[in-house]
Amino acid sequence: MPWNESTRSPRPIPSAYLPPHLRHQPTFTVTIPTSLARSSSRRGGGGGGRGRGRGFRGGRAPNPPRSYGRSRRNFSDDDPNPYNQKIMPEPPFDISEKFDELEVIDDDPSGVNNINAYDETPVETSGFDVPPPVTSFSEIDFCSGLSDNIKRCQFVKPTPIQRYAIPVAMAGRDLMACAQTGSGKTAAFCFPIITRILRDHHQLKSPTKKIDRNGGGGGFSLKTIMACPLALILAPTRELSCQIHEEAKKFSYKTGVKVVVAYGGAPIVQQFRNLEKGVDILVATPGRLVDMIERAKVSLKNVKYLALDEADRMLDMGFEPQVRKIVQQMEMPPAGVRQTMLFSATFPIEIQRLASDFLSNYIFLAAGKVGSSTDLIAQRVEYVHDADKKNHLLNLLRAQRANGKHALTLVFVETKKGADALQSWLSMKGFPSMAIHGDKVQMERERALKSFRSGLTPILVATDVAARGLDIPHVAHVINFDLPRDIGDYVHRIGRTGRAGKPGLATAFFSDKNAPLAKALVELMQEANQEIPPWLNEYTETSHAYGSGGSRSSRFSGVKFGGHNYRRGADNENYDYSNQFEDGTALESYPSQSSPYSSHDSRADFPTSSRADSFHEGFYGHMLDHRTVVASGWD
DNA sequence: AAAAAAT
Repeated sequence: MPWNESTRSPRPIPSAYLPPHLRHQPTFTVTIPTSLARSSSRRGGGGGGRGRGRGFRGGRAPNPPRSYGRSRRNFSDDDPNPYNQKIMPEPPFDISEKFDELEVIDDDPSGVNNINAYDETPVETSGFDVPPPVTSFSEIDFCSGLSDNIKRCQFVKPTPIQRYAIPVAMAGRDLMACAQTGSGKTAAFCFPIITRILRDHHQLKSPTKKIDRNGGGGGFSLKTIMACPLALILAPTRELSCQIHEEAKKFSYKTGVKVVVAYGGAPIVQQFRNLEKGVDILVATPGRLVDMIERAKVSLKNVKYLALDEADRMLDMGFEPQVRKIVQQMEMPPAGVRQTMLFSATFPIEIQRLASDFLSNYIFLAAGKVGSSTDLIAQRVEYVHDADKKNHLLNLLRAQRANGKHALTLVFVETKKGADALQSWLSMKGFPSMAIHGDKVQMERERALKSFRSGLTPILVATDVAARGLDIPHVAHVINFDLPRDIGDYVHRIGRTGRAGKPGLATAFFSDKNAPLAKALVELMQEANQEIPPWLNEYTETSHAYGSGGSRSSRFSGVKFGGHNYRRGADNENYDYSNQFEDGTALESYPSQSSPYSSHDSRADFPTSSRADSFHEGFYGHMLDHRTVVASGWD
């Protein structure tokens, strides 16, 4: 084997695991060397951005080729820092990735240097027999391939949500997890899924199965290739599903676990082809998935692991019927048989109740204050009349530019039309920008995102399509040109900055019509120890607590994010209160080891805030808990 | 009252 094994312990190859594309071949119980599996499959992959991707690698001293006699760059063991140098792993299986080209230079992709920013984050747990958290990745029995990938991705230390959620998920337990934006939720559900697929399903035959549509009686029949993934990850936007797919591929690199993505707005035929090559983990948006299931190209009957990212969005009014259909009416094994994991930064109480339909004996985790922002994000609110917003924005951008900042700035507006209008106006005024919203065709959406990420057009004007989940490195400033009506949307929007332990800035333009949001905004900012402009307080008297004129929560107005599992305040028999404080809360705090802000950080001059003095005082849920019982009232 | 998600 050309692989350099000399400097590390032998790499155990998952013994009987067959990569999906080899599973239907007549083989004995053979150990397939991963390298062999790789080289045969790579040939089939589509072209994608390989050529251009290589351009990013130019400056790097070439290693002696040690991989399979090919010139193509692969990870090698002596490469200390592959991701850091923007060398994408050669995707081991299908290579169709437009997003490969999108990678930009990031000197600290996983926030290694600032990861201690999370040390003080308290984590609340509830449920039966909660598996104890870990303090390092090495305590977890990942398969070696995944462990290597974690190192390659430079994850040195688990974030609080990862410390708790990974052991829970590894134990096979259902999970509802709340954690602040940018704190590593994707890895928290991907690592256990990949590990358990390798560990528990390596005997499994083929995920692509020939279905006898004539009833299996033998003889000639029409056969359809149907993909039967072991794991399903659902996300609310196409771009987010792409991003999760990219992440999951990095994590499953060379493990033989195949990850495929399916979303609308792109040719379905290509996605079918990807599925036919075999799929263990399917990442999808709901609409396209339902379409594929109805065309009998995908079956969920083998799904053992289900993850909903941005789970509260997936269960809100717009999405809930579709998601319910997928989870409850389409061959998906029932709760208790499959493992279900829900993740979000915000989790309104009523959505928690809906979600519990999908869960069985689940564990609730809350890292930090549920529904709050991280205090790594400095929040500013400025009073601006609607008519003045454009000029105000222009002044702000000019000041930023004069300051020598080339920081990426994400501008949120209310409407799709508004996004286009503002974008063209900004471009006219000399600020290169692009717009992204749901009326653009997928190509345009992706082009806008790519151009923004690369810094080519450092201003992106967006609707809420970009509010959730997207991990765009170096977004230094989020501007709420129009504030959303729902405070949760605000939390997700500003969460596009201040990610992975890095600081960020969020500016909101507050006008009279935002009065209903004032109270919720003030409370949120107080939680995050932000300075509240005095004039804003005057709006809170007329505005509703946790205000959102929001449709989905109107029946429950007065109750927003559950800092705790809603079960606590509810009539929940079989509930285990042992090992918890008398108020039902199990807490753990982490002493700070060092300041997350280094003096040489280019953004250290951004306004920052101090942390909550006391978890008990600061925890959003403590206040909510009482109201939960009173106000939600179970209809 | 708006946005997202299938064609």
